[in-house]
Amino acid sequence: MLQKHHPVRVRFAPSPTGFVHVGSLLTVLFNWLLARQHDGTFILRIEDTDQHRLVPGAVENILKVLAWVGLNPDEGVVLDSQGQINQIGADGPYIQSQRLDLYRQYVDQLLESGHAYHCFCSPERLEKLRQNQTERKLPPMYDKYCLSLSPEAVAEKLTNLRAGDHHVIRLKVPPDGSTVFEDLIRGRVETPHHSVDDCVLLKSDGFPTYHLAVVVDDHLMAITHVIRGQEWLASAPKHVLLYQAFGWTPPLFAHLSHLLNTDRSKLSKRQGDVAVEEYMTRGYLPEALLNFLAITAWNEGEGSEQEIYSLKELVKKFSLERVHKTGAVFDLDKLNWLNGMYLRQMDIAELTKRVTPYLTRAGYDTTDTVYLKKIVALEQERIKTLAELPAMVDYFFTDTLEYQTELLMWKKSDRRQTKNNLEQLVLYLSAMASWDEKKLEEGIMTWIAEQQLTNGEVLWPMRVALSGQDKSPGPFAIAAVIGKTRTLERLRHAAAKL
RNA sequence: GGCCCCAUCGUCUAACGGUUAGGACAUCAGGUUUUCAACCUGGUAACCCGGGUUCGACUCCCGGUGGGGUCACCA
Repeated sequence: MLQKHHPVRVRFAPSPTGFVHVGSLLTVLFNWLLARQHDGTFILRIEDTDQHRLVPGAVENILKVLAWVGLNPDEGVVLDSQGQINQIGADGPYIQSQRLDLYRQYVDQLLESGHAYHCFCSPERLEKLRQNQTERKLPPMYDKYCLSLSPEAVAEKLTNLRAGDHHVIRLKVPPDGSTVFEDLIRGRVETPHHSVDDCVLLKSDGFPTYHLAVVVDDHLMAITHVIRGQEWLASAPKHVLLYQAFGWTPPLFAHLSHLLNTDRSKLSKRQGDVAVEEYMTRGYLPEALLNFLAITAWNEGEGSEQEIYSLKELVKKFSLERVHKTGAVFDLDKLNWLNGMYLRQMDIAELTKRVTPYLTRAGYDTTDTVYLKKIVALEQERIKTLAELPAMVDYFFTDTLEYQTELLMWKKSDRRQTKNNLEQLVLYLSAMASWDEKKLEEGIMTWIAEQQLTNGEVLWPMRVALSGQDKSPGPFAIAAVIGKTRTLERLRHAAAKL
């Protein structure tokens, strides 16, 4: 209906108050998907109307996170080629603190049309009112005291207004009836007016509240779909009322359920990582994170059992109607599994590129990319995140391996026999002409058979001698990567320990 | 407390009146194997409760219970 006549325009409108919550990332994803699948526009708008909560650098951080996941805005606040914050688009500015005059103008319109009114109540009176209501088990709401002020009284108070006086503009909610809107995810939502507060639209400091700013901006920016968290569901009627008061057509709404902690409360910092930045540093792949968020909040339906989706596929298959109404527990186990799947499917060159910063940070020399690729190939199937790799590959970068001598002995192997086997193995390998994994395996396996030994009593000590670890890739692979000289050195060193 | 939203294995979910209630993660057992990982095979495990409607309800309706959200000059 709406989208047939208007190009789809969606937005992500965060407050610059710190990190980016994974729930916000879910919101970004669904907005972005809708824009892409309708060839629409994804806008980033900054909602900084609360001057007390601003965090320096938060906008840059948001943009950085969006760039990391590859869901960059088409319009609004963007990063330019120099990495500087910039604004593009015809409906700017896209930062609310730069639109103050605009809000003022629309509030006046509301005042004139009788949909809003002046309020001079002090915080003390409001506080007392709330206390009283709470004690009587009533919902804490404004009692419309200032609505009954005569026009003369209002005019008088306005002219005598002094700095520091309390003066706000409130929404005049009709006393009777109810407001209805159709949510794309939840269906029809009806709210009786007696439970809708005459909320503040314009604050004493001249800044708008969220409710005013979001409606004015979404309308002026021609937003067609408002996809946001469920925390806004309860105030959506206020927004619809405002659209009606202005005589505007409301956008389509879709309220997303929250991601949950294991105890089913709203996902919080206490119980795990909620910042997207955390997942970045902990070595999750953005494609895995997005895939994970998509399948926990949405399902393709029609009997599909697919779980791995590329962004491209999601663009094709996503639909708001199939977004779940129920809040979903953030299942870290499943994210780990998915991340592992992506890691294992990735080609070695790409994986090496992605993991290099983690190795560099851990202090390893990463200049030899050919060597790096070989190491990465060996560990690819046993890492769950990029960040765990550095701790697993130490033996590729040092020649002084620290391990307990006992570790060299396989099960109930005899110490002397193990020593002897290693010494014989050194002799055998010294004579080997070519040195690659396949040749090593063939050669050593036949040698073991010829010596009438078992695989375990040779391969276990060999692997430990090469890696110094109780778990690692196989001995042939390690030997191939570290080369003949170092292999023989390590085997001799191990034999000498015994 | 008012209002709104929600309800299938431990977790994420499929089902759209008739199925042995399917899949995935996790878990358990086995296989493969020098270890770990990966991989393969198999198992345990769910329709919140009570009324209706219907020949027949996980599916539709009502009530209850439970969970979540919201009720600021925060967003």
